[in-house]
Amino acid sequence: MGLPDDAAEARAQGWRTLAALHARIEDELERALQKQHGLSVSEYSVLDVLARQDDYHLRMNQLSNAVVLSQSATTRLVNRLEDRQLLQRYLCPTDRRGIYTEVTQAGRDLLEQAEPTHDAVLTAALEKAAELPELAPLVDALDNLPLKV
Amino acid sequence: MGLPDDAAEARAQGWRTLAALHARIEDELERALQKQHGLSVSEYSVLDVLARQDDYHLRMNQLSNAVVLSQSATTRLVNRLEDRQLLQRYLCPTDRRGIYTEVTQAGRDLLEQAEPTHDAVLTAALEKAAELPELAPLVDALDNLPLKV
DNA sequence: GCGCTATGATTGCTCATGCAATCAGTCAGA
DNA sequence: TCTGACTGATTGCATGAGCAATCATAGCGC
Repeated sequence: MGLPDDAAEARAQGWRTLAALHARIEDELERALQKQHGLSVSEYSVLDVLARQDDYHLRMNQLSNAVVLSQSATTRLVNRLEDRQLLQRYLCPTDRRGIYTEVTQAGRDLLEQAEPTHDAVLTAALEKAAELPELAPLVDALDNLPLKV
Repeated sequence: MGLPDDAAEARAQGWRTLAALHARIEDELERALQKQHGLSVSEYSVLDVLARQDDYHLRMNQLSNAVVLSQSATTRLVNRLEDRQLLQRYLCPTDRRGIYTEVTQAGRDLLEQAEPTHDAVLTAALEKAAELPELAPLVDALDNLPLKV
């Protein structure tokens, strides 16, 4: 139980742990993906999110929500990927304000190449984090997260 | 158990959950702290980390490690805070390559003002996240994280 | 059908970040 | 004491991000 302040401090500490773990993992992913596949973490996320859609496409709007970026950042991110022909844009036929983005075959190929790197780095980063006493509990919790069906 | 691929997918999903929760919380913290106290999340973190040191100071090096930023980013971050007189730099007396940063009274005051905002936004963000089925399990796990003594 | 408001995406601008190069100070070895 | 390798911090440069303004299309109310 404890005082209200304890609850606040507990939340703050949980957040610091979360933030620290996140930053460390993202840092390593960023370096590895950049170096080995020329992808940033955001770029990887976009390709990954799109590839996991049933029909490989999404609106800009949904995309920026999925990767938690601003609309403008999403526009430019999609620009970069489109320039590299990893995805395509096309107008939504029923609402011409909307624009769909769709991974291309090249995008899926690159993603397939990058996945092993992503997983390896993620695994290594989690193992390293598990050795730090302040991060270990969260790593554990992450391992035991119930899976989506 | 399952195949190795399942393990990889589980880790990836855990990471996506972590990243999504982190991004959402950080987003809200950033806006609120910026608007109400003129602080970015990084800036708040620096003040917070320093204030939680026994003697309120840390080397640049340790600081960049604590907030997970590059050295150069840390230099500039400290510059900004020093310009606002929220912290001070001073040479390490025993090794003049090293530079200590120390929160000033003004920094501690500002931090004290910002803390309630920080906690309120954090609490709200966690509650909101707990309503999303894909984030709820992690929020739960965070609540049950063992506390540092 | 005609405006008016709302929604979706893009652009201009500014700024924080990372990498690589650099500068300053330390320390070991000749 | 001097030299060279090393560590700690800062600067030059390029880039990705957010905010606010803008443009294009939809769709409602008259």
